[in-house]
Amino acid sequence: MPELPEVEVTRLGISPAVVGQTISAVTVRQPRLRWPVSPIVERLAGRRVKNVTRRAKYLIFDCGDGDLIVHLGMSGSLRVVPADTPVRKHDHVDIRFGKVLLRLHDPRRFGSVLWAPHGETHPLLAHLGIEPLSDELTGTRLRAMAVGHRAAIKQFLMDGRRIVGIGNIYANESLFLARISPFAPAGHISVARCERLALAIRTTLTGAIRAGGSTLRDFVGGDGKPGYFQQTYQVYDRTGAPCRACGSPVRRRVQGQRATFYCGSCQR
DNA sequence: CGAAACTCCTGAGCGC
DNA sequence: TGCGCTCAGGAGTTTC
Repeated sequence: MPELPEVEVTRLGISPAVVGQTISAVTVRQPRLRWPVSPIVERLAGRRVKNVTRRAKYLIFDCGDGDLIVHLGMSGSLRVVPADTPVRKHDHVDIRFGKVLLRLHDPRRFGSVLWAPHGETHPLLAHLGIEPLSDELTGTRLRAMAVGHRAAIKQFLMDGRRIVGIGNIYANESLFLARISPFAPAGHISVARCERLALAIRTTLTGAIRAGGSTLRDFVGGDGKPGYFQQTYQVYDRTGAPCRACGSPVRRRVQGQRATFYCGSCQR
């Protein structure tokens, strides 16, 4: 499930329970995730987590002499649970802090648990694009990045080498909010429309994070699934349903192996 | 260089 | 109830 808002809500949810705490044990039940779990991770006991930050969809735990880096992939979730919580299928990694532990659950195993020594940037994080919620994302910047690119704007938005954190759901939602066709060649979009798109991305992502804020306590405590949040989408997964703006049916098309949802009359 | 296809993995939902 | 098929929120790698 995790797109940037879910990752950010996870960060906010688990931070109070782990920041300032010392790792007492680590259990790796399944090291074969998207990338092999770094062997160092099993030897992290004794380190104190100084901070938890986020870069793109990576969660970064500052352990002093290095960073523990966690990506949730398509199906991953991180929760803080009592240390005696029974292990379920797909509970691959536990980072224990005394009486509680941070547990990674990931059925599809597209997530990853990595390590980067202090001062070094992990290769996977070395070529990431700009953060969509930073002030780097502006219409002019977007326009400058898109010039010369013939690829469809939706696929361009999902390319993490330009802008990070925009997954399939929010690419669809942002383009709807900006009233821009997902099929428009990225390089042909005017500055004015890029301005609208930059604003739409910011609005969509911050709105989703705010919606997730109400479920923060779901990340600490019980042994259920993280609540994430039930959002009402404008177009995502609404094939055939009436566009919330004009009433014409939402359409679905496959674009670059991913489903694209859009309103053919609102988005041009 | 850019763009598109391919790949990893499990589970849910659907038609029969 | 079971089987086979399709699809799913990511993103690095390969191929053209």
